[in-house]
Amino acid sequence: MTVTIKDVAVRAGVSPSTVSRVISNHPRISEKTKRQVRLAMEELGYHPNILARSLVKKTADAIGVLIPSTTEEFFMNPFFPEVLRGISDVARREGFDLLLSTSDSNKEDVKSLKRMIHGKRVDGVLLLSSRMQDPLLDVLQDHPFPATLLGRPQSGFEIPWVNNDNVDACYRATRHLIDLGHRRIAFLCGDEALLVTQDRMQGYQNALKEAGIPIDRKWIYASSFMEQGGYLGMMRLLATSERPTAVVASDDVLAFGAMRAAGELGYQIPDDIAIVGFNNVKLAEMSNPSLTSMDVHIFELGKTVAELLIEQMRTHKLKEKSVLVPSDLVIRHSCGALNKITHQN
Amino acid sequence: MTVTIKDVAVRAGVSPSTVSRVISNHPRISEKTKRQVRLAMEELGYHPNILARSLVKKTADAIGVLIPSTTEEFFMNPFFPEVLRGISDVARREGFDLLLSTSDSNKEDVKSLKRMIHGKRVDGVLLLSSRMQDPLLDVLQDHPFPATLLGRPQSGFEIPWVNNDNVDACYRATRHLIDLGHRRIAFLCGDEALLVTQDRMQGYQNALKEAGIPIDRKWIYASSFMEQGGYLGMMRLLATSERPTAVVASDDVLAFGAMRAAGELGYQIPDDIAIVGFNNVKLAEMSNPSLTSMDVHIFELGKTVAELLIEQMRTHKLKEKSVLVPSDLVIRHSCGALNKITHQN
DNA sequence: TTGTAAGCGTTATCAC
DNA sequence: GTGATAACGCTTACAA
Repeated sequence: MTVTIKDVAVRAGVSPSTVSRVISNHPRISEKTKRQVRLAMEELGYHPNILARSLVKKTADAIGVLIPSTTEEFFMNPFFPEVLRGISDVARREGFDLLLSTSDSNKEDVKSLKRMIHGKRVDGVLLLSSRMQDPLLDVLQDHPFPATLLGRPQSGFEIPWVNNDNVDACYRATRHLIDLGHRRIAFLCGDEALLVTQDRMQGYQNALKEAGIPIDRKWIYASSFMEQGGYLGMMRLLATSERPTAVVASDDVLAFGAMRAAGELGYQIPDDIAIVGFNNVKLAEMSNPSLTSMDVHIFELGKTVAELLIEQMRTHKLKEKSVLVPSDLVIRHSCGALNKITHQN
Repeated sequence: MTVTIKDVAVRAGVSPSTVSRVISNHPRISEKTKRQVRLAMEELGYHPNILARSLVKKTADAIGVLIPSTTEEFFMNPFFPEVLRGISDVARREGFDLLLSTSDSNKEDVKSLKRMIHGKRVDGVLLLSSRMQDPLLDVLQDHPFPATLLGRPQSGFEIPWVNNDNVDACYRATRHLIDLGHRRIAFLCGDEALLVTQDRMQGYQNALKEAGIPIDRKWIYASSFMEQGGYLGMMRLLATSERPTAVVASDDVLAFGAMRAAGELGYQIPDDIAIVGFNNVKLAEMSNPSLTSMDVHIFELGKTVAELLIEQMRTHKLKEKSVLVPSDLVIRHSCGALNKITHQN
């Protein structure tokens, strides 16, 4: 049925090992046999069984991508396809397949990871988010295996990572609003257990402190990274007796939700309320008004995290060479900074 | 190093085959040995090598997802994450991993597919788009292998598929504009070699014909499924001496580009020009004005195409049970239909 | 330069 | 119920 290396060997009149050598471009092999074998492969329509090869070589030529257990939320955020594009770009270039693993719960998450690691189906794994007490990191601590984290590990965990300096980035985002004269600045964020949320909140608070603005917990609203979360958060913020004049959203999707809520209640952006988002997804530029957003360079994050993993897999050294991808604020119309100058975009 | 079934066997004082039986829940095995073996597995931290298992069982418990060769374009369209979410949902539920395969060119495409099929790394493949003279279908014709197509195969190819009735859907979208009184209706679409493009164009033309409106090639603009394509297309359409009063965009992303172009040139939507889009991506509801769009039920498309594949893999029958997913027009503000009644979002 | 044979970690077929 | 033993399709010493 399936044509194996033996069939090719018979047809070419050589031994299986010779065929194997031709496939792997072994140096000491005569041109003549090479031709014969290649011809036989062609005629028989031979294709190597990667499974069998992997079994003996102990490499799978694939890397596992662990989607966070909040799969739905993650898939629906424009962040996902963009980071995946970066990952798949280098994976393809370097000859690796991508094994996607989604999960429903945190427990399933751990199972997935264990299966990937021990099942020998991948040579390394990419973790696409990190939270406090992340059980995935515990697993990797127990069973050393090439892995790279998109985000920041909790202190105490040794794993190469790629991240933005989220504290500083959110400091700058908040600072932008302060510089524009705002003092009542709210903060919309996702799951507080996520380190990215904690870091950005820290940056937000740092900026307030520096400006001598007291931090008011009433003005911090945490939900999930979904448009709905931003919408509800904004509704609540606008209902407070002393409503904020500006909002830092730790994700563009939250910002869009917030804009929708503000719009429905008749508030003008940026005149009544200014908004700055995070990630600078494609849509930020197209929304109305266009959204000022911190560009974290998603595509590059994806590329870099994949590159780091592959390097780690190849050298087999846990080179502690983690990468901080720079971020920069893209100023558009949602904060009013541009209005004073010109009306573009 | 890695703990194998043999190690477990030694530890539990049984033979490897017994361990294997415990793993696969063989019926005739004593409770006592089961416990012993399970204990040994636990103590040793054993995890089965899936590769080895797959090699002998000839199933990989994974399905391959072939991203079209226009990878970048595909990734950037909100269609992608949503269809992938549907696919991964059922894959996870049914216990399959997802092997993603991207490619740069059509030739690489074919290579990828062949590698997937012959490499025995997946039990079936999902093709996420279909074009005229699709070489991928040729490959599948030559080497029968479980596969399902998202879209419509060219006639003559036997492959289960999941699709919308795109001719009818686009007929209805166009008809909506005609019913609103429009006669000068343009059509923005992606790559004309894609069958989805051809079908939707056919529907557009059918509606015009039925209404006695001549078809004018000047008003059909084909580019790629990117915002930029819609933008440029709209620019061109608006520059024609007799500009259209309405546009059918065969993809929401094109519609967004078109809206941006119209906005920049000072045209009001829907007053100066009405726009109807396709796919009803999340963003359609949030854009300004909100976009009237044909909901093709992306998530369900993904679910269904995966379910069909899995069924095919299990029964090993190429049951010619393809599925047509219904589509329905979601009327919002970009065509002016709602304005006559009320102003909701 | 090429062939022989052992082995990768499983499962399946036969025995007992 | 459980244990040998032979595959699965490939790579890789070691020989020749």
